[in-house]
Amino acid sequence: MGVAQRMKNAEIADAFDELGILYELDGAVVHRVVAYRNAAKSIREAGVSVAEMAAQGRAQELSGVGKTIAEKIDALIADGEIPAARKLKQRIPEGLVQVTRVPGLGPKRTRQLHAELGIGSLEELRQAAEQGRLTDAPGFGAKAQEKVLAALAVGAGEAPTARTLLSTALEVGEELVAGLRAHDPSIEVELAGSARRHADSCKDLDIVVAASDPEALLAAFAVLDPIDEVTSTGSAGAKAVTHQGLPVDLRIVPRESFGNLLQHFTGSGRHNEALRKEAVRRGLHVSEYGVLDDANGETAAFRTEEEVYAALGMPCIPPELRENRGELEAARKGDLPKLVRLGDIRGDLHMHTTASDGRNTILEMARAAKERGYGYIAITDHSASHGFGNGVATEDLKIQIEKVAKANAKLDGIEILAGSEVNVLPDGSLDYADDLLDELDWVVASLHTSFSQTERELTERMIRAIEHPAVDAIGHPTGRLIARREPYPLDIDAVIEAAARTGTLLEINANPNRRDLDDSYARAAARGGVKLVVDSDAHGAERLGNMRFGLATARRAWLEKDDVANTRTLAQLRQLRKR
DNA sequence: GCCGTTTTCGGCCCGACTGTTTTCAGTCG
Repeated sequence: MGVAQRMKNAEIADAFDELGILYELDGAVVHRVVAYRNAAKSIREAGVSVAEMAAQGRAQELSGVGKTIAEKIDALIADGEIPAARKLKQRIPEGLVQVTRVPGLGPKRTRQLHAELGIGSLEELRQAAEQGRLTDAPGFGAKAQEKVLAALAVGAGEAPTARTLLSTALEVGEELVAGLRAHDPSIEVELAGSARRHADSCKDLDIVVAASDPEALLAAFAVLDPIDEVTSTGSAGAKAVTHQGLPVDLRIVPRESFGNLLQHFTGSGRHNEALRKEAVRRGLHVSEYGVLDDANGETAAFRTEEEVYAALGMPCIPPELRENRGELEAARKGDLPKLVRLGDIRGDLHMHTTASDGRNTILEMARAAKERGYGYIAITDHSASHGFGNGVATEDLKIQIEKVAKANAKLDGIEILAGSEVNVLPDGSLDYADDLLDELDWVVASLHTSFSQTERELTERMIRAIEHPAVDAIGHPTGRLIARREPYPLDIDAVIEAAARTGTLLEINANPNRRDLDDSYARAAARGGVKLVVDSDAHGAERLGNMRFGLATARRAWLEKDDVANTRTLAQLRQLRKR
């Protein structure tokens, strides 16, 4: 098993993003800069190891990577840096890269500040602004100086802005949409943006409305419960902030072009950019107002998204796929996946009860699952070594199995599997004996400790668990917590290969903080021949509903019903087990 | 620098907003 220490996609992507900015600061033509940025994005989102691709001479298969960038990837991996970047850094202070991240200061204005005032870092920018010297540079007035000071005061250029988890964003967004519908049932209103695409997290909420009386609508919007403050308002819409501090952008549009605006504000920016580029080649120009046809000079507006996409010669693309990851080509060819739906899910195979750190009993969980229409669940409390008395000790596992049997006897219409979420110990062994594991109907193996191991150690540890004959699935395989904790270092390609080879399922954990595997990895796993299982990991009956966030990730991963193990009947599922 | 059912060269998405401007460049999403 070859688990080499390889450069990660994110590290390679960062290097090209930086190189793009350096070229930009050096005054390169904008399209060259854009080319580096596109390549970085492509590298970052590749579901497989780009270092591995490069080693095989296949880097140019990535869109946006040609001969030159492929050579630079090779140099970066061999020497740890790109020669062109080293040369540029001799001319351009590295601190200038941070200056371009200050809102309002793009590359052109940053160059200006460097040339005119000798500013080469955020600190020098701060000093110049505080001393009132910024206005000495041409094109910089009092307002510009004020904005720079304000931006630096909130730490711009240093930390990325906070993002809101999809679960919170959807809860608020759906309440706002319902509130607007209640105000006037005749309007068309939809959530757009990253919330509609079911991304991991959202920077803000976009709401698109077609209404006959915009003023009345805006008045109703301003007094909806979640809204803390309306910060600006006009005939085209309003901007507001919720009590959680989540910005809301409300757009009002005539009904005739509702489809165009919804398409535009659903994004993603990348998807729209690619969509428009493709349209231009056919003499069509797409904007939020309509589709302009060079042939007759007329702009066609559409009431629905279906009509917008139809005008561009393709079927409507599900919002979850609109990330410019191949969906346009698939749509054109009629190859869009038939995405798995929440209603396809027949059971939930990872949840906790009061036997470990859950809040409800086996029966309570089972009844709640039955109400959701499931045919089966697995009770998977933590195993012996989970700690703090929050696990099922070895001597108690048989009692737990008996409890499941009793609950099964009391309940019709749903089958309860006796399972466990077994700890994978630092050496890759499991913390129940094999003969005990044999008595279980379902085994999820997860890592909960020793995340500081090296990539090699973690990968070998996980592969040992995957190869264990009793393990049905690997729980939350990368350990990430969205916006809070990076995934632990793992050779995901090696993990996928092992899972495919052994017939082990990989989980998409549906907890909205996790969504682990993420969409890129889950897509790579399915392509690698691995079946996924989408689990709520509920610690209380009301959390079974988290399944929707796992489905969101599954759909963003292009998964179809057959890719997801728990769309099967229990009998079919049992055939997927290793023994 | 990348890319191709009009192209291996000549293009490269679209519009709003802002501030500093006498008509627009730069930035943002």
